[in-house]
Amino acid sequence: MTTTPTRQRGRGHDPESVLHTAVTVFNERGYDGTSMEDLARALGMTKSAIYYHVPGKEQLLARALDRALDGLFTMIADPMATSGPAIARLEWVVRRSVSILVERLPYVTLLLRVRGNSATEQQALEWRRKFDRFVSHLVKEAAAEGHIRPDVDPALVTRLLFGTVNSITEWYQPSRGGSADELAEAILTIAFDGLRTR
Amino acid sequence: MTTTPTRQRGRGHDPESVLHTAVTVFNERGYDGTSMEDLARALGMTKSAIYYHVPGKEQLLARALDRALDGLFTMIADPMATSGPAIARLEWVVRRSVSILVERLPYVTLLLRVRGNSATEQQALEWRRKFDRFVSHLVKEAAAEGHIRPDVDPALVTRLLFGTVNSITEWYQPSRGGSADELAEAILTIAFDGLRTR
DNA sequence: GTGTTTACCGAACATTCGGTCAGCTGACAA
DNA sequence: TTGTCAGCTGACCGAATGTTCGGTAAACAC
Repeated sequence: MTTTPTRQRGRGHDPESVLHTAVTVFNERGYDGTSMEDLARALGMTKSAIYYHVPGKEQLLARALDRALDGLFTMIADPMATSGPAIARLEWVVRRSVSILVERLPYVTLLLRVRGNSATEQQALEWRRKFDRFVSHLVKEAAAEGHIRPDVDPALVTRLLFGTVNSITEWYQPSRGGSADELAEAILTIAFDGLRTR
Repeated sequence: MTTTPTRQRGRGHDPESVLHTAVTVFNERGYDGTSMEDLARALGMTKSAIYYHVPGKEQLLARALDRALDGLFTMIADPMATSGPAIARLEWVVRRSVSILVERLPYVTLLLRVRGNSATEQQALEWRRKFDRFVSHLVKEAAAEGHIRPDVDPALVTRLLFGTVNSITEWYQPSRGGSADELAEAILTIAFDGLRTR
């Protein structure tokens, strides 16, 4: 029996830490705007050393996108998203979406910026469309059940609602600003009850 | 006197049409993800022909960003944005922002995706921050004047409100979907009065 | 001590990048 | 008919790209 092979005594670089740093840099400069040299510099190692830990640039992207999509699809498989009044399910999905977005911020940020330039990106876009369809259906149900104002197209509501949620990635920093729960609360308050004092 | 030199009898390529196509492709593949070869293919000309009409790739970006920023800053110089009750000014700015976003969709889309990878991009980001500060101030005034609910931080309101507006670039297509006015109306309805039936 | 594995480096790879340049072409003016 | 010139082509440049490879120092196994 060998000693537990979980963690070697190397310099502290492993596939996980490479991915973490890579995603950070991808979000700063954009995936296409990031060279393997940029990554190497950020990691404090040479370009070639990256390939010891990870198969290549596109695999880094694929793994990152998987992490974001996994969070979202695990969520919408939850009974809280699939049973009960649509308006309650919608509220829950928004709340959880904000949580996931905050917990996995860099991964979800990357996902939301994908343009479809490679097979990897196109697959991610396909999953995103699947998620959008789920939410869109939810909003339509809530409208049909009479819990959402009937004078705005449900498809438009979906886009604006999740446009708002997703815009969090544009500015949120875990250090400052409120918790995910506070954020979700603010979004639900504004979206459902409105900004205006009355 | 020569004949009006406005339009030559060439193949119909001029700096304007090159810019227009370039911005379209930039938005499809991302600026960094677009090569001059890609542009040439989309334009139906060779790479080198592009350089007859336009100084280079970064200039194309700079001109596009200028077009977006020009629209936004012309707007916030308008008296409608600078005098009267803050809540009315805010409503007007949102309405006009949606209009500009729709009218100059590809240019604004490009602006919203800039990450700061070059001096050109950094300048654009600096202008964007200036615009954000203007809007942020407006929201704070509206809150101080008691027209916006006091239980959500004005800075957060600004980000979410314009996150919603900006998210239009993610899905809007001039062909289908409503007009800019209808869009603005929907956003203001949701943001100020809320989605919930009551 | 000997052999093996881990984690890395430096050089080189083919390819693609944005950009340049001499020269061609066809429409038009004189 | 000749000259001009806008508009373009194709060959090419040096630099940068993602990736591979031969080698190697240190840590570990026995």
